[in-house]
Parts: sequence; structure tokens; C-alpha cells
Amino acid sequence: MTDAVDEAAGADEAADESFGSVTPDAARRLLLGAVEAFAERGFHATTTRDIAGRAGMSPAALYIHYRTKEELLYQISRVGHERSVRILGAAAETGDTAAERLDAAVRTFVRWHAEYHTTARVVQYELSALAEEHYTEIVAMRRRTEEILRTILSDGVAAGEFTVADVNGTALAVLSLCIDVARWYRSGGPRTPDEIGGLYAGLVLRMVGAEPRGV
Amino acid sequence: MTDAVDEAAGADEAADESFGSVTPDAARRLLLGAVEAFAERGFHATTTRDIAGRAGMSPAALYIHYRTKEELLYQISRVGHERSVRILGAAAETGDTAAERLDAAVRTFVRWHAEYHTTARVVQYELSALAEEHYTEIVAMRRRTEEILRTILSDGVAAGEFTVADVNGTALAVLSLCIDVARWYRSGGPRTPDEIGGLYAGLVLRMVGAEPRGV
DNA sequence: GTCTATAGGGAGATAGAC
DNA sequence: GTCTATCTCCCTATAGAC
Repeated sequence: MTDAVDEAAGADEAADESFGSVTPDAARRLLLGAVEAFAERGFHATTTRDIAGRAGMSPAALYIHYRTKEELLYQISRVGHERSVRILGAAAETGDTAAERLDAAVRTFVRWHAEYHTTARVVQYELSALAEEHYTEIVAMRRRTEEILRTILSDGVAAGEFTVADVNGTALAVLSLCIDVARWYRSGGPRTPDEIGGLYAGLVLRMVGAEPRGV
Repeated sequence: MTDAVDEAAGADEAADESFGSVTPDAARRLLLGAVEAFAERGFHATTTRDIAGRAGMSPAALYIHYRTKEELLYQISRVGHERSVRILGAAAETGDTAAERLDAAVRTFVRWHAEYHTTARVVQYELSALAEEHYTEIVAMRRRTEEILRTILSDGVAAGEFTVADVNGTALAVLSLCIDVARWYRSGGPRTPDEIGGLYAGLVLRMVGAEPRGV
């Protein structure tokens, strides 16, 4: 079977990009190697030799910890989605007004996509390489993400804070803004993840017609 | 060598998704097969057998018209980028005010990404599979795209139409909105490409703090 | 220009020693 | 648990007949 690939509650290590709690050590190194390789080249262009090499092991060692190459992608995708949904969900409960919650949600979600852009790139753009059953499971988690944003927008409209003609379409647009950060973000660029989060939160508040807060 | 893969000026066929002018017929069918396959599975997961099969030919026939599988991707990417830049550039000259030009640019660019989402998906998300020289060439074309948006935003700020703190960052955000449509759009969804274009143009005008026009 | 057949190279995954 | 060696499959690209 597979080694323990579960999230420990409090883990937030930057270097491990949220896989810090994976044990044993070899399994974690393989997972981190796979994240890097999949992010760089994509799942199908990545060889098991490459992954094992990044983990400092022989190709065969991979199969002690994971049944297939696809299972590595699945674990990355599953843990990555769990974490991103949790982070977004927590932020979406921060604040009394819908505007505050939307600000926190976008700020946090964007920051996650920038800071952990390597993981995020795999999480967001390699879905189609998942086995069908795994794909189905992950898609369900992704619906939670959309749901969270839709709820904030609906709440804001109901409370008279936002002016949004098409809640579903606008939620999709907000999500696009956040997700696409993982595609273009590079470490060492002109903006920090925090700055991008702040910029995008402001843009989104305007998008939904929220009154400027404290400007 | 390669058969003629150039854009005929007036071609806008929906079915051919902008490759209608490629000749001879077999070369075009292969290109269209490749677009479909690359969009569905990605470049590396697509086999030349699959591409040739979609074109109703044997695997070997592919090499009469294209030197390698990568050349197919290159032609798709090149023609697709040429077309998308031209469409965006034309829209960006439509209108007297910056707001009108931004509206037209976003509306048109989004519509293109939805209507030709199959081509757009390859154009936007398979870049990393290009050979290095081809990649370099395509990246240069992509800079034109960013440039067009930055110019509209700068003009709008200079004219006092927009309130934008970070022109570069905001241009990137606008681009994200447009591009990401190719990722999630499915034919037969609840919104037409035109509706999405209209929705997104409105969202973007709000993002840049443009006064509501005619609302 | 298109086909059938196949060369040549890796890829994912396994066997079995240590 | 990890390694070396290797199996087996299938992919890209080519050869040569038609």
C-alpha cells in the first residue's frame, strides 16, 4: 500500500509546501520531487527516474512507497486540495461583513497560489492526468471551493454590500483570478505573494461593487 | 519540409477554429486532430497514432506534412497566437475612450477564448512542450498581448478615466481573467461566449475604477 | 502522398539480491 | 527499504513498396 500521506494539523512549512507531515522520510522526498517535476514539465513528461533522482533514490524505490506514478499525482492533488480548501474556508469566515470575508478569502487564496506556486500548479493544471476515480473525488473537492466563493457573493448581495448581476459567473471570474496566479507567478518576481494578494483583493472588491473600505 | 501553414486574411470558420486556410487538406486535418488531442490530453499524453487516427490516416502520414510531433504544436501555437494577438489588437483600437477600448478588448479576447476554447487551451497551456527556439519565439508574441493591455490601462489612467494603482499588476489580472476562460469553458454550458465576454468586460471596467457607462 | 512494417529508444513497473 | 538488472510495452520516427 501507500505510506501515510495525511496532513498534520499545524503544518505550514514553506520548504515542504504542506507535505511536511508525510512519512516516512523517503515517501516525503519522493512526493516533493514529484511536485517539482510535475510543476516543471507536467505529469506525462515526467519520468519516474526523474522523480526518484530528485529524491536521491533509484527508480525502483518509488514503488515501495507508491503503487504507480499516478498515485503520486493523486496524493499531491488530494493533499493540496484539502489544504487549499481549508485555507480558503477559514479565510471566508474571517470578518463580520461580506466585504471583509471576500477580502480575506481572495487575499489568502491568492497568497497561497503564489507562495506555493509549485504545488498549486500541479493541483490546478494536472487534474486531467488523474485516474477517473481519483479525478471524480478531486472534482468534488473543487466544488467546495466554488461554493465558498458563491456563498460570500450571495451573502454580500443579500446584505446590500455588493452589486453583482451574475453571482455564479462572477464567482467563476474571482476563482480564475486566484488560480491563474499559479500559472504565471515566479519566485523572485517584482511582487511578493502578500502584495499580489492585497492587489487582487482590492480588484475583486471593486469587481463586486463593494464600497471602498477605509480608502 | 512543412506544408503551407499560414493564416488567410479573412478566415473565421468556427469549425476549423482558424486553421481553415492550411493546405493541403491532409495537413489541415492533422492539425485539427492535433488541436483536439492536445486540448483533451495534453501534448505529452497524445500519441502520433491518435493524431493521425483523428485525421483518418496512418501514423506515418503525419511525417509527410510535419517533421515532428512538436512541429504540430508549434504551428498550432504560432498561428493561434498570431490570431489572438491580432484580434486583441484590433479590438483595442475600437473606441474613442480608454474605457471603450478596454471594454472591446476584454469582450473580444474572452469571447475568443470561449468560442475557440479547444485551440485556446493548447495555445495557453501547452507552451512548455515547445522546443526552446519555438518557445522563445512564442513568448515574444505573448509580450505583445500584455503590452496591448498595459497601454490601454496607462492611457485610461493618464486620461483620468481609470483609477489603477499598479498598472502592470492589473494588466496581468485582466489577462488572467481572459486566459483562464480557456481552462474551464465547456461548450453547451449555461453561458454563451458572448455573454461571458459581456460579463467579464463589465467586471474589468469596475476593476479599473471606470465610471459606469450607460448604466 | 499514403500505406505496411519496423527500427530504435525509453518509459513504467517488477524480480530478486542484499 | 533500497539497490541493480531487466521485462515488457508502446512511442516517435523511418524505410521502402505502391
